[in-house]
Amino acid sequence: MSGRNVSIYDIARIAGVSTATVSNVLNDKGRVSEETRARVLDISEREGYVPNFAAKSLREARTRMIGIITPDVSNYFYSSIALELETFFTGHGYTCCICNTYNRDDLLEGAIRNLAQRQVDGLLFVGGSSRATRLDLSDGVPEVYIDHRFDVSDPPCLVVDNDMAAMVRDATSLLLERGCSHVAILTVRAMDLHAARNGPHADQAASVRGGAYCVDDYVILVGPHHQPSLVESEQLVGDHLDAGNELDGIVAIGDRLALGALNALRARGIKVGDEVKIVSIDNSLLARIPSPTLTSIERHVDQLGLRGAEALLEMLENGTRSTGKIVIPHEIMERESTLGRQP
Amino acid sequence: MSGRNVSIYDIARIAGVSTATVSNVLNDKGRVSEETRARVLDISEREGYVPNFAAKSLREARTRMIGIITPDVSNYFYSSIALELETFFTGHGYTCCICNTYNRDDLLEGAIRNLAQRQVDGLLFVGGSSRATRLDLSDGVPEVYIDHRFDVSDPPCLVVDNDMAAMVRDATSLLLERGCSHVAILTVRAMDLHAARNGPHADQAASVRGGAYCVDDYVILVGPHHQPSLVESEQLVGDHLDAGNELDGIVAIGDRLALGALNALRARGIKVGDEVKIVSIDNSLLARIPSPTLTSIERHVDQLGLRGAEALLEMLENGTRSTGKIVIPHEIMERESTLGRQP
DNA sequence: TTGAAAGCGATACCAC
DNA sequence: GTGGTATCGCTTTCAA
Repeated sequence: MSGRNVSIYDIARIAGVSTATVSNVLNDKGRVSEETRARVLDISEREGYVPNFAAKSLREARTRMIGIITPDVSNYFYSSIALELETFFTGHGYTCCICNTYNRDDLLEGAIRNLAQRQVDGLLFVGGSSRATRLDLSDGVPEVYIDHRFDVSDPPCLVVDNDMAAMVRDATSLLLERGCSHVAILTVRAMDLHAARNGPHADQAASVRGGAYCVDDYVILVGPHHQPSLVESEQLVGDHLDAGNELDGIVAIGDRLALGALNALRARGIKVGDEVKIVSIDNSLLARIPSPTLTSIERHVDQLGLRGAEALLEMLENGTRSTGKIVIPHEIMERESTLGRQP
Repeated sequence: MSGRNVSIYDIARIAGVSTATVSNVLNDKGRVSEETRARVLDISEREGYVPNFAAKSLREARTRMIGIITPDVSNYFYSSIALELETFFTGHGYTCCICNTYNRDDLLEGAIRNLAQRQVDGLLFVGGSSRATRLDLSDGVPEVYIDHRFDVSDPPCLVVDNDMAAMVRDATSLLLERGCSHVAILTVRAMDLHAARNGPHADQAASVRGGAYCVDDYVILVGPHHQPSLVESEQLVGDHLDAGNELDGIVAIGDRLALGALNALRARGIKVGDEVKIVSIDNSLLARIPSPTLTSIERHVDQLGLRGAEALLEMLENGTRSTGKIVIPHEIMERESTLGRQP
């Protein structure tokens, strides 16, 4: 077909009608006689007519595009959410643009600016973090934040997330129940600190020594503030152990981090599940692969995606901009890393 | 800022110049006096002017958008390539739209149609498969296929891939060297069959029995033709074993498949690395996690992405449409699953 | 039921 | 250097 270049105008000329009529036929609008309707449909089919979205968008002042902004699509957790989002929005006539920020503020802002210029109808943030002062950047565009950290507790926008503090608390509780007394919390995302600090010992002052934040018995290991990597995590935990710190329980905020910890422990001949227990967060595919398998907290990725998508769609359809927090429940999946090795 | 709604026309009015001049300033074109240039720049900054891409696209007949079509972004292999692609194209002023097909032909065609309507400048296929007859769908739009299977050996388009037949051959050879004599090839993607058949025994007729294709000593297990899942693969291999077939080596086309096989073997008390050896393809993060760790073939995701992106960009810039095949070299990373367990 | 024409926002040609 | 204006493809009001 000669798909390109044939416009509504060509169809109109060939069919001997006006562009208005063609437009009406193509959009099932207005009253058109069955006869002309059939003729127009037939001709546009034959000519391989392809509607031009740029023109439509320009005219309608909306693009039916959604921007998805994430630190790194190759992160399994984020891409699972992205898949949910894309599937949902495609089903509703929207197309999704994707941008990776590598957790860099400049790339984040660039992405927002770019998508704003492209007049996306809505913005979806998946993972990553923002200072609240950044929020006015995407002025006017409806947006939803999924698994995104802010430096304030009540950002003026719509947030969909699990209750991070509760997850850390539940993970810690499980470790205590299983007999641990020296628990480290492992994260590479600076703003998870807020959540961790609001965890079991929020009321106690935190003292800092080196890269490790000490909250009572709990130690928070904080890595470089970007993509959680297995290697980085292994290093972090290895250093902590080699420094002679006591440690019998780890809460890892992310399965990748947990795997790094696992490697560090195994490399030092420490029996994971017995001498040191691990609870991870994410419950991705990764948690079921190592030996011992990892106890991990299921965050219900499908719900994170779906609820976020629904919320955004509602804003788009009603022209509203809601704020608030949608909390997705979590669930501990206990496996060998807290139960000890199966016989 | 009042970013939305302020157009080049408003800027022109406020600055007391014509839209032509504003356009020239904003695009560094034509001759404009330093004075007006500064004034225009200043005003558009102050007014929070945001260029409208829809209008620009309509006028310029190109969108600077690229469509990425993949079976499933949540697949680590695909999303790693997607990340490369997005990073590259963002660096060149393009924005990427992403569509998932779930390996369904209807969704694939829908995605192509949709992206064509959106007038994307180029199309990138990552993974999945097509019948050659489908190719004329995206008429005129430059496209590049990465890790994509066709039902013909020389499709009239540009393909970037590893040499699948060689990878299967090398994997098989390694297994033979390590003493295996009953090798199964494990795939869920129907069209990998073509590649596998062109592997070590291409010259021998294949006989079919059940879901297992027998090529000499080699057995090809073929699953449902969609997203390779761990569970599916476990089932497939389990059934094969339970049927009493001899088996001491597995070539899995994808790390997920290998992990499924690993589970099936472990569940039956078979020592992987000793009694049965496994070579996998992908060398993703997943290969380094289980115990035994998996010998896997590195496909160089970064190269697959980069070479594909470069090829497409070249087509876009030169207005050409090349065809042919870019082969990315592969590399075996040997680990415990073929060496036996480390002491 | 149909058509003429305005206009969305930006670019670019051609005068001045 | 700068400005007037046609144009990209489509939607939509208003008349006929």
